[in-house]
Amino acid sequence: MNIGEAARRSGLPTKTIRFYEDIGLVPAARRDDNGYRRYGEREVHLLHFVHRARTLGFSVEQCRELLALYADKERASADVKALALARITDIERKIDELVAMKATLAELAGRCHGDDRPDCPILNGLATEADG
Amino acid sequence: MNIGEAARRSGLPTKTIRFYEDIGLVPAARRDDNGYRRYGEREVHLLHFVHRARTLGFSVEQCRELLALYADKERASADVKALALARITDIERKIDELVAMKATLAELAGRCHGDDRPDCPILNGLATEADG
DNA sequence: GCTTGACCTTCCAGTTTCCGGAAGGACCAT
DNA sequence: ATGGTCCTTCCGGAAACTGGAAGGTCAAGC
Repeated sequence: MNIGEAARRSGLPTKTIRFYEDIGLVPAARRDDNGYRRYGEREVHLLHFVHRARTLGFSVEQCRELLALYADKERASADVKALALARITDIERKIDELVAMKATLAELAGRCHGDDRPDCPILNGLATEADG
Repeated sequence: MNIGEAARRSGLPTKTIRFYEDIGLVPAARRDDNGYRRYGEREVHLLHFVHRARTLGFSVEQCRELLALYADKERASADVKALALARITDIERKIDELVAMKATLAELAGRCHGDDRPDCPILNGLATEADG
């Protein structure tokens, strides 16, 4: 199949597939006589794997590690689990940050009339309160 | 004061202050005879405002809007509130995404022995499960 | 046989928000 | 004069794509 079909099946845009090939995240596809990239089930499977890992917040470099582990038949699941747990920790930290941001914003918005008067606790809060 | 002191007081690195000046987010600082940027309380205040807004997740472009509203003595607080509420919605959406990512990852990790055997539900899950 | 349209190719540039570093001028203390 | 720290500008890169231009290919329809 061509890249368009591979894109549909893997969930990645064609642009992104070519990009991943460029940076060596996935191996370069074989080419047909006309120069078009040709994909089979194996390749689509790999692209899908990457798509899913990216969706779960693994960076491209982390995907590289995962693919290496995936390719290694003798790899220890402990390595993979460590990667996953580290990701979970990252995610938790981001969630905490967002929750704090939201709380501050909600507090400021709650003190704001939201009418057409110029007094605005949100702007005042942004202007004067301590960093968070 | 020079840019270093303004950086310390506003919480922004000097590089970032120059960058914000470059892109016109903050007005260009006046210069001393030696070419150094000179800052006063007003400028530091503005930089601090921007720092705080960025910390709360406003994009640079959104900061531009906030600064315009801040500068406008007759602005309606409703405009500011709308911006803040939109930001809160964005944040909530991001939190939801992260929570979903974390749940999937935790589920996969929970099924993984994490020992040195090659069978790894995380990799299997990445390879085969539906997009999320 | 020619057009149309959907594909595919490559390459270059832009996005966002800065950070690092080089080359060089300025200032302050000894 | 020397050293150290500040400041200046400009260039390049990071992350992970996305958009667009210029052009080749293929299948269908008239």
